[in-house]
Amino acid sequence: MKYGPGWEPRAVDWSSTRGRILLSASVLFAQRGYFGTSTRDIAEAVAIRQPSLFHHFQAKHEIFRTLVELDLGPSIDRMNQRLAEDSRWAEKLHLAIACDVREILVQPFDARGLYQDAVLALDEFAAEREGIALFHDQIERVIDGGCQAGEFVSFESSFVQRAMNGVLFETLREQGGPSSSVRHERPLQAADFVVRSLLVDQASLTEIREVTRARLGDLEMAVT
Amino acid sequence: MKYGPGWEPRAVDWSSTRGRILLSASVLFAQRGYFGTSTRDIAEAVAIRQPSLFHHFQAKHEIFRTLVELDLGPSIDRMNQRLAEDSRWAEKLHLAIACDVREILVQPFDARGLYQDAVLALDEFAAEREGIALFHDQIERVIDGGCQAGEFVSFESSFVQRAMNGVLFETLREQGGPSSSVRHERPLQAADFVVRSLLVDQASLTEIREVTRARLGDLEMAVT
DNA sequence: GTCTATATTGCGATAGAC
DNA sequence: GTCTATCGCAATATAGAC
Repeated sequence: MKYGPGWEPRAVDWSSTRGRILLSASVLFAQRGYFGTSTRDIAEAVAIRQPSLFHHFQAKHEIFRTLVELDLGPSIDRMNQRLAEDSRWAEKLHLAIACDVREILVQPFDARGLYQDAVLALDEFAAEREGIALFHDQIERVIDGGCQAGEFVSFESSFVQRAMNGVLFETLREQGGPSSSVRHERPLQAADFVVRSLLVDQASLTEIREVTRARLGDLEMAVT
Repeated sequence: MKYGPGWEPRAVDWSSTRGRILLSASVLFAQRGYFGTSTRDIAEAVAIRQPSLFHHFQAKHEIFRTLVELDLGPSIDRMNQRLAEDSRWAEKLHLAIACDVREILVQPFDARGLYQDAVLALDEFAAEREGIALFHDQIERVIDGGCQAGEFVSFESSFVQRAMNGVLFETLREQGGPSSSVRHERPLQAADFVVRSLLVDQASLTEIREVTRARLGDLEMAVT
């Protein structure tokens, strides 16, 4: 099963033709959507002819699929790490949100055009729909866990999963693509907004935020 | 200016051919998106031939535009009412969210395909982009007001506007169209989630919810 | 690995009969 | 108000030379 434990998308050389196709396509998908972007548009942005695209990707949808894998795969991986850790549920959730938002802000491609129901509904994206469902299940596990442990007030977990998804998604939509001015506070702001709404003991938020802040720094070191 | 004070979309007879075009198109836009839906698809769903559509709407984009007007216009109107009322900021916000969510759940057409950046970016939807911006300004005014009055903790208002939008939008995405099983708790849940995150004095949430519950009932009477 | 040329399909919209 | 017929165009993808 794709997007299962330990699965990782293969690394991309962003300066290669393949990498530049992915970058340009991601920007166009974000601006005009999957259906609004033609293979001619992508080819023009990469400064090659349209049929040359098909040497690097078997079809237009393979470009899109690759971008979803690059964005979703690491996100699922990170959440698995949070679930395996020995920490409070609120910490897990807070850190997971902050990590996801930061990843969105620093990754080289533009993920804003990737999570469109109308596109993902196509037959060829069945695996990606599964991956997204898996990610949502992970979130629900954290929310249910926190609820049963008495850390969170009792909202319906499927509702909270969606609400959190909305906050993540809108944070994604906000910024004008990865190259734009990065809002450094956004990861913590987004995490605060969701967790504050859930916490029974709101006073503990400051402490949880400091844990996240420290660990965000650590995780950054680990990558470099 | 369109979407200005007092503006209202003209009433629709949902059993007329024009109304059935709007209903069918809204469902298809929600399932496959604006670009993924052809005028032939819409015509087939209404059981007329494709060129007959153009007797009722000058172009495909006029169908889409009409749907956005029907959804957005009343929403802006309601928010103007909230802003004009003598009530606490938290009450305004709580009631506004609850009203919007309920409206989504009861209106006959499917609004899930309407707020796609890639579609609204088209030249022909400039007025609709303005209307959406106006709605967002209204929300920011409530958040800033509540912040300055000391009712809300100090989140950046542009961030909160987006977060709230995300919650609204995801609540919209959740339900399988207006005809599906309505979740009666959703309006209050969504309002609670956002307002709880903002409130300085969380204990007042129960009271605010009761005010909203009562007024939701009143407003329902007023419509019938 | 990139190119030119082209096959094939589906799109939005119009013309004009009934 | 709906129909049949059709125009003009842009889409994805393939074939085959270089």
